Amino acid sequence: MNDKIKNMEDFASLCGISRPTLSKYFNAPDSVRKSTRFKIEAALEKFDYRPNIYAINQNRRQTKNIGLVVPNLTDPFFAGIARTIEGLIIDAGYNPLLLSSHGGPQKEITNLESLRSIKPAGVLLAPLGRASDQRRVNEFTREVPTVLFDSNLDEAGEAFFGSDNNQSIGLIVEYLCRTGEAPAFFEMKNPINPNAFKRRTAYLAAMEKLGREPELIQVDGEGWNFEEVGFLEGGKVISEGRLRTNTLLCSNDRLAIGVMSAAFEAGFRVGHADGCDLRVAGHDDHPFSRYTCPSLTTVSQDYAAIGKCSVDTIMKIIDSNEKSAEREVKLFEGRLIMRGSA
Amino acid sequence: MNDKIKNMEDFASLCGISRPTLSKYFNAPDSVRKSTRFKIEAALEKFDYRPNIYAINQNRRQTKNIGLVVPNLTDPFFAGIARTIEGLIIDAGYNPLLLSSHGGPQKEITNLESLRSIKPAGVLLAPLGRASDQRRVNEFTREVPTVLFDSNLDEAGEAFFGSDNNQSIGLIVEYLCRTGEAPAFFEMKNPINPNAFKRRTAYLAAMEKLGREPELIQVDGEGWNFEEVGFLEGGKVISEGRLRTNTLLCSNDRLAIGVMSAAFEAGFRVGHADGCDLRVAGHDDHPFSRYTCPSLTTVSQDYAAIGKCSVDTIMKIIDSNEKSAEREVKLFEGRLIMRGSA
DNA sequence: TATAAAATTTTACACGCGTAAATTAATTAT
DNA sequence: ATAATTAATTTACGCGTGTAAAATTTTATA
Repeated sequence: MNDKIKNMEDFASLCGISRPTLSKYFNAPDSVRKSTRFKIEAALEKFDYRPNIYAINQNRRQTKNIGLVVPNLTDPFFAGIARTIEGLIIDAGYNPLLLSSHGGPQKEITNLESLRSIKPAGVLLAPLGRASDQRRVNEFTREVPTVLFDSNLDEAGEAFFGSDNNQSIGLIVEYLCRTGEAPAFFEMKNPINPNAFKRRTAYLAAMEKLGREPELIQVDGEGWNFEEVGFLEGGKVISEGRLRTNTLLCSNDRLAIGVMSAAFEAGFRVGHADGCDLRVAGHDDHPFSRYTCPSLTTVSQDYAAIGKCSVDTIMKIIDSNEKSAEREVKLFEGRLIMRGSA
Repeated sequence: MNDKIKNMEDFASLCGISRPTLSKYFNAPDSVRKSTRFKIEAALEKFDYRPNIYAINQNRRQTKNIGLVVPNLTDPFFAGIARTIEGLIIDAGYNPLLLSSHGGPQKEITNLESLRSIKPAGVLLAPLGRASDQRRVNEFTREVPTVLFDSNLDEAGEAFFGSDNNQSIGLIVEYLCRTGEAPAFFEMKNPINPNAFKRRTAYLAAMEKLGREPELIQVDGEGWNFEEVGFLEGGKVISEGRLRTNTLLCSNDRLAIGVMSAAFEAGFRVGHADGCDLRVAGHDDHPFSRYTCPSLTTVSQDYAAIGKCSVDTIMKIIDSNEKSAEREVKLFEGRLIMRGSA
């Protein structure tokens, strides 16, 4: 009792069985005879032993690790997705390793590098998108089974699951046109966030389909401080009287939050009610969008489905132990969230 | 060139040196002769080899891993701290492992368990606080060098660094009293977030010091959806006319955001300007607080300092390889952020 | 230049586990 | 009850590295 258990050997003799049997137990408790299982579990109650994870992983053909890389964890949207997916990975009996690229392609590559040394069974990657170092990401996905989500990257990984920006942007453009003036599209000139370009294109297509004249408001600004960009540049647009419509569709909710803040400070009343000066809509249904003043009309992404699909797929690939013949791509529909701002 | 390098042995012969020398190089490039270092680095350019991390960690006396556990990563406040600290850990030459307790004590313990099997050199823990399973957290800190931050836990860990809630709450209470009606304190009856009780106490003390009658507004609500709690319960307080003052100090910014949203929908004008009905202030300076309508007056925590101090301390403990004689506690002052809401 | 001292490299062993093959025990069929 | 079959366990070996101690090389000193 008082001599310390240093390894599986020690613990095996305490159990009265051989070490390999114990090893089997830890990898699959049901694979040993019931009687020996009881012996082991009785000993586990009495003594404090846990297998050395490094020795385990050194010898296993495959680790039980799944990498999970998101573009930016300080963005509550990605924090939410990450949390959902983490849970699914654990449920599947694997060990999630969460990494944030902090908005930078260099960090994204660093993350993949450190994942590689961890020899994960698979990786779920939400890439930065346009900003990504495509060549090196591609290189990685050729060596490690990877499923992309949120943002697609040309032919990288075994599969991609994300939102149907055409559908979702179409949805909200149609809604805005139907209930008031046609929206101008507010975005960053050089957007760093993943789906920005797709949404721009989707906006143009949706407007054309409805026979409306599209108007892009493309503002300066760098980085991931979208609220700040929306606030500063949106403020300029408003104060300089550059608005030719009373309706603004922002490329994402965080920009919209900034724009609304600027509008408020400029004395504009945002909303669709009587006496309002400006309608503002966003995209993503960020966790805080419900609580802006007024609450933000937006489109929610079905990231429960995106997450589940991504995890299921990486598990299938891991189990089958072979690259799938063709790259699966599935887009999920967004849902219109009508609230006070538009 | 075409035969694969399977281990350090293989790579050593390619370099023309012995394996242990190579091992020395990887652990400290400067500890080998310059000429052999060049040999190694030339070979590294030519061939693709990286040491097996599991074999490394199995044999090292100590890993280079540092655990970093925060209460809830979907809260942008903690996401921000985590990011800062992650950077500091990397700068110190260690490998951060970020885990979120998702607001639950069970998950917090699970996180510590899985950290233990990773044998980290040290752990930085922002505990859930009152909700934590104190006994088991204590047990963990006795086995693994741990520094607590953000929220203190009775005698757990080698040190604690956090905010001086007395000072920060005192600051904003004084400000609010000086510029208008004395604030009531809006909080959850059974708050789950770490510093809630300290802030309540600090509010009472500050009011007493100023000779004002304190008023606690303690609302129902569970979990971490603070905005929702603020919105729903704040809405009730407002609509039922339970407000006896026009100034509300919320226990944290996220509650304040919810309250402001409710006030807006009830037709109240929030702010300190003429014609406003309600002043609302928060605490923490959440990333989004600048962009509420109106922008939120609050107190910012000096988490750059808290993070740096925490990392420095855990490094000192790791280097000295001994438990410090006495538990260090340091509180950092908050800074008043005056904005539009109060 | 010879020699002592220091720095570097090599030898030899250990770390704690997975796993294929061989053995033994349990189960089923005859 | 015994043989055939199957399931469980054990034997034997390997995984890729760290590290103390021994051997060697380099540098410093005389």
